[in-house]
Amino acid sequence: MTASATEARPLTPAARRVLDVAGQLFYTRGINTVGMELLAEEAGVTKKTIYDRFGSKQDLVVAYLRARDERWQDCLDRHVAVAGTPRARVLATFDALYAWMDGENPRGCAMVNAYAELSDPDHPGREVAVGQKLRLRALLADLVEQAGAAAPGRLAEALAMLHEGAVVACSVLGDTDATRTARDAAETLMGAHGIAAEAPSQV
Amino acid sequence: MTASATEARPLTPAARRVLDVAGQLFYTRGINTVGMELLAEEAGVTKKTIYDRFGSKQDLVVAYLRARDERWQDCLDRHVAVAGTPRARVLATFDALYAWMDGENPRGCAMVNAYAELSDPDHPGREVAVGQKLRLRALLADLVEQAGAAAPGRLAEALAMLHEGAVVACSVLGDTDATRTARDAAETLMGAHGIAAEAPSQV
DNA sequence: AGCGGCGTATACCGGTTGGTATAGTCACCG
DNA sequence: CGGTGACTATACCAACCGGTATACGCCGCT
Repeated sequence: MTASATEARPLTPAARRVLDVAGQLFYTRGINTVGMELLAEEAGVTKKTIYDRFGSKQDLVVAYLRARDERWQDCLDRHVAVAGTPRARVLATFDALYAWMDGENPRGCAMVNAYAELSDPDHPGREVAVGQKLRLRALLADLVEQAGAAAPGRLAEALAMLHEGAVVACSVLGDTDATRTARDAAETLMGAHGIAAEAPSQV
Repeated sequence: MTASATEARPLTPAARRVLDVAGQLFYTRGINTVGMELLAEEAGVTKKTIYDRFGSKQDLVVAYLRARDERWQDCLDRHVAVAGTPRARVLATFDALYAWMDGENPRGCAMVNAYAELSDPDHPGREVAVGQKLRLRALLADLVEQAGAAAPGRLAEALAMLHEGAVVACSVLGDTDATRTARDAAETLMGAHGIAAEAPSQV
């Protein structure tokens, strides 16, 4: 038995190293172009160890995506938590994105990239990617509903698109203002949906 | 000499077949996972022929991206041309996207995917991708400026992000309404920038 | 004292990668 | 008639791929 996918046991030191290296190499060079041999070498570990801990490359890829997703989620939660009103929380998701892009995300969304690289529709890594997208949408829909939006689903979807677009603009085009632009647009969209800046007592 | 990158001579029948097959396989299965052997077999052609016509895999990838970019541009031009006002033309770009997604783009933006797969920063395919993104932004900026937007650059950038986000939503999440949602959001954004539906005589 | 989990080292497997070499066929064209 | 461009067929190359096998060392736990 080679460590089932869904358990979260503490990870051995060598496994940690492998996962860290995978997090860097898979992201920066692409999943398909990074071989297990290189991974092992870079982590100071033998291939045997990798296969003992993770089972297969496919499973390691899933672990990599899960770990990255978790880090992004932490970043998101941290920024959303400090904001007060639902409206401010929505805008905080763009601040989280800004922080995320500035350092951890120079090569675009890892989930979208993985989706592109893993052409097999049955690859378990795919549902990690769609899970992340759905979670953001659910969060946004929840927030704008709290803020009193008329059609929370549609607005949340549009806001999520701004997120996605900002990532592409920032990584592919190097537009460092992208998240700012997206945030401004989000403010505009919310305003048009009846979510105003201040003075909520405007019945 | 193996056919320089920028010339556009008619393409031999075999080369056409290769480029068509590459257009399908590279997009649906990913660039790195499709080998020249498979490509040759599928096109009913020898590897020798491919290398005689295209020089290298890298060059073939560039040709593939160029051809796809051109097809999208045609789709875009077609939809924009029939629209009247600048505002309608902006919205027409989303109609173009809808038509494009419905049939030619089930696996997301080929340019973004290629950007993810080609990790080498010097790969010539990359500038094809950024070129496409810049061209859309230039078009949008031009249109919203004609429509009298206050800050054409920022608005165009936000609209482009909606494009990008719609593609991801549609391909990864299977949201068939994505382009519609993006179009509606675009209308809202333009409205907030002083580009109204009708009655332009509103000095 | 002993055992099992963790790790190293090395070698190997069949298959595939991008790319090249050699030899030959066919059709068109001056 | 001869030449040339387009193409096929086959074989080959070194390098790398994911994955497995064998054998051994270390350390903490009971």
